[in-house]
Amino acid sequence: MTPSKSITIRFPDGTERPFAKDGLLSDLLDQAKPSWKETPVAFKINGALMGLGQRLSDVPLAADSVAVEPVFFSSPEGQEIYRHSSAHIMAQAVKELFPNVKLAIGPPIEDGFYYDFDLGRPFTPEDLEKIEQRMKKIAADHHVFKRKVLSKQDALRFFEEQGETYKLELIRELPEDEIVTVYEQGPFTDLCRGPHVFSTRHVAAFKLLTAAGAYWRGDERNPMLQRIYGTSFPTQEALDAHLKRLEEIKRRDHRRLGKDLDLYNVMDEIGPGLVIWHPKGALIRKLIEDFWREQHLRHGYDFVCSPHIARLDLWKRSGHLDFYRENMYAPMSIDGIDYELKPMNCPFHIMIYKTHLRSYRDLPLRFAELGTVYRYERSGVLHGLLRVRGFTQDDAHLFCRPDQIEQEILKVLDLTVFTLKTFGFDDYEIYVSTRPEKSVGSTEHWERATAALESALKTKDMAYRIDPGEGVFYGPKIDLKIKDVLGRAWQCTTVQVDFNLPERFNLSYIGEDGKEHQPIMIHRALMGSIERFFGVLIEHYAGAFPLWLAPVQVKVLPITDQQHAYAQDVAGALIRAGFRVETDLRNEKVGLKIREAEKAKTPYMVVLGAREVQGQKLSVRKRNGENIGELEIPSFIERINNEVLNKST
RNA sequence: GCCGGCGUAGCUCAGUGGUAGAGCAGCUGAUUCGUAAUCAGCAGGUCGGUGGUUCAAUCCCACUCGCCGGCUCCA
Repeated sequence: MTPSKSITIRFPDGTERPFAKDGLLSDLLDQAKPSWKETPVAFKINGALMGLGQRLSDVPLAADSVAVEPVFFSSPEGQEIYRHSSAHIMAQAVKELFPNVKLAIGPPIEDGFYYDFDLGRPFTPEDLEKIEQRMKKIAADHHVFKRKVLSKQDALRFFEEQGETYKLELIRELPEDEIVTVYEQGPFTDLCRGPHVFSTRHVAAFKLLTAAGAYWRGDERNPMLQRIYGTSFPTQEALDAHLKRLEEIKRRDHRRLGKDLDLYNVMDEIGPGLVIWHPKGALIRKLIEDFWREQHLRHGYDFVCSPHIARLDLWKRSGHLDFYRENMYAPMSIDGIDYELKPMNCPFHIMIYKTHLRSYRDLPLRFAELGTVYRYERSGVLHGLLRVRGFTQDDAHLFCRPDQIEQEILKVLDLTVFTLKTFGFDDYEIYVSTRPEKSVGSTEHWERATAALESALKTKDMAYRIDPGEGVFYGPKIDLKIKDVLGRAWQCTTVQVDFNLPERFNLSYIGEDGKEHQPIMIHRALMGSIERFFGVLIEHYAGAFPLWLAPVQVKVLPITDQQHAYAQDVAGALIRAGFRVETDLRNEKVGLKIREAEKAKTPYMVVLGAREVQGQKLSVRKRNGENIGELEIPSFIERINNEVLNKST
């Protein structure tokens, strides 16, 4: 090998070796194999992601050495490549089984992949079975993913011949001089930027999960395609573990737990998206609300209350009628005047602000309300407690001077973090949503408001992403999406800076200079809505609420009716100490009583038999099966008192 | 709203063109029992709703309501 044709490659661990400049990256597998625990799905060459089927010389090689980094499935990039290749295998299988199908797009997603097809009819479960079988065959056939570079014209011609109209649409949108890459695996070729794993055989374990309709390019004016979701892993064990996790998610579904634990219900007879809270759910809600009220009193908020309906004119003035109408219910006429059910609380709080002449010394004013609002949600989007039509926001509107905005946002962020932490959430994603198409106000106002939000997040060192065009019609917002124990994200907290409603309602305060100035409003909800927050909370705890939130904290279980009197004494002592206690006096075996207390996820069970009566003690068992042993009543009370005060999770 | 699936007892689910079953829960009785199910008996449903086909519909068809999985949209 002459020096001009060879180059030194450097691996991240510092080892170096010569390699042919035009060598296939797949050859690296053999050369370095012993030091890798798993097979790389791709390589990074001087930082550029490359498939194993590519040559080293596909990237410009200026120096006489080059950095080569293996990309494994265990990395996010590796998973994307792996799932993307899986999607191609599925597309090949579908194309072979249904030759008339047209291909749309097939990207990797978190935990898997999908591919959209235009088949003219939906896929049946039997279809999915057949497709999966065919995929197994394709994987076993060991087709190498071959990358090919085409001119735009050649690519258009190729997919024209294939009748792939969706691919043509994608290619046509590329710039004229752009090169187009396709990947070929055996008889199947797909438009694709790549990279891919080396061969179909690398995709070892996969499963097709569901088929569902999806609009072409996500636009409901476009035709509906048929989407198949699937997932894949390098080993059957990893796939099985993932499927098990899906089962776990199902087990923790708040709709199932809500029923099992008798917390709430949504019934036909009442209407979709309208929640009734059963006694146990309502009790937890009360505890959440008590905590919320206490914190807001401590943090300088004033509580206000407002009605559920208001004159149409109010909503006209606020802009809701122009910009929010599709989420509002039809007006009702009362004594010849139109009224609207409220979708938001802000106009009411604004009207409270306007009842006095305000001084700069009064600001900031913080009006808080657990305000129940009603929004029309399209029938297909309703989902348990997480998406409903009537819900209660833990809402507040802060009226402040321009020089107070940032300070107020910082305080809101602090209170948010504290609140979420109290409920066991310490992992969230933060987004700043900017001006949407349908919105009110000047560009300047929007820019100032957005800058204030970003600046506060930077001060707090909270990492965030921009969500373009996702703001509310009157202002930009910070959204916190809570990540639950399973890593799923739910949008709850929202903080919105608003220059526009104060203007529309002509709000003012008298400044130091004796002149009128316009206050700025901050709309904020920390938990978002009690319904959604509760839904997330149920799943987060899998229904096993911490002691301070558990609807029944202690269950007293006498073994025979010989202990009933003592059981009632014990229960009385616990109730007097402020605990929520139930006593199970049924003529049943203690095993059954324990089983039912376990199923209800009661934190503490107190078993009372002859021994306990004799020693005037309690046998304490936790719901995780842990046996605390015998305690005196006062020491048990002390123990659970501390647990409640600490709000231990 | 759109695409598909589903709707049988309070809950979880079987089932059939000839007007329905199981387990759990409920009720009654027996059992007095030590850390996740004691036994027996009883009762419980116009098979989501409306219309159609048929001698006959819970089953087939149409419409409708709701739920589930996605799409789109949001706290």
